[in-house]
Amino acid sequence: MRNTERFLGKGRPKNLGEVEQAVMDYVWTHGPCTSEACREALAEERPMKESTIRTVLRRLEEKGYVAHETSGRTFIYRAAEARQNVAARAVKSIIDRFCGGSAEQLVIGMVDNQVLDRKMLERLTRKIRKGSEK
Amino acid sequence: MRNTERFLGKGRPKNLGEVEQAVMDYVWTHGPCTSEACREALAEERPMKESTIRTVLRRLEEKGYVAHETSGRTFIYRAAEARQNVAARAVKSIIDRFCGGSAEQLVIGMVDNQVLDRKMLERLTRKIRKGSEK
DNA sequence: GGTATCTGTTACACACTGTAACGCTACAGA
DNA sequence: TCTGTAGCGTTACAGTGTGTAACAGATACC
Repeated sequence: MRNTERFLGKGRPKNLGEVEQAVMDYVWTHGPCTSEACREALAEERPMKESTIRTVLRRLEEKGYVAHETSGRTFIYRAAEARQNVAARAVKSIIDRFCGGSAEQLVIGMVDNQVLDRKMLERLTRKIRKGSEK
Repeated sequence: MRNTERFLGKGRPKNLGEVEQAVMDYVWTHGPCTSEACREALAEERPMKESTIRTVLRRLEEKGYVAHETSGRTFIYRAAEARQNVAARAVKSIIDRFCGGSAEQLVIGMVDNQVLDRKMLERLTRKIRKGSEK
């Protein structure tokens, strides 16, 4: 059994563990980097051996979150997709799983739960209506 | 290590497996029920032995998704929280993890990704502005 | 050639999830 | 009263995911 596609429709956005999340945060925030750079950046919060961070990055690549190219012998990792898109798809999965596909219900729930407030929603609507700004 | 709080701030909304999700869908949709009723309802899609569904429900209770009371010797399970609230909190977790806490960025991403469209957003805004309807 | 870097491969422990068997107890019917 | 049955309590086990890391092989540099 064990449906590996349980997280998102196309089997793509498998979810992230704690360390994986931290690594992605770094990559998203700082752009392309080596595993060493990443390791050093996270060292304070979470010391890892060199092979550990590499394993994490490799798995992230398998999951489609990052990609790499080589510079000399060194792997340069970069995010395969913008943070916002990943987030949006994660939300879509929630919508599908919890709200029968109705984003509307969800947004209402978010307002009910103070995740979004009315003012923000209005501001957003105005902003978005105004054009297709990124 | 193994931080069990990795999914949501307060350790509450641990995420659901496939079967767990299906069970919650049933409970949310049909209201209070026995494990047997639940099992029968899911039997077509997913045949389970009697002890299996009970284990699933017990774990859901441990996770805080359902609660039970007894009627005679029989457990009656009910959702501990509305579907929409769980969804909203799950989204909040995504916002925290991916968007540095900015729901606004997320909603923009959702529009970019066609998870939400402009019309719906406007409709929602109007609706929500109009009063505090549930 | 020896040494320092990098990557490739492999391993292992623990948690989570799906699945279920066994065993005990209380209630209903013979 | 005896007994079958319906329910719950407990325990187990396998597969996968995630964190962590060692070891080995390759490459570049002095």
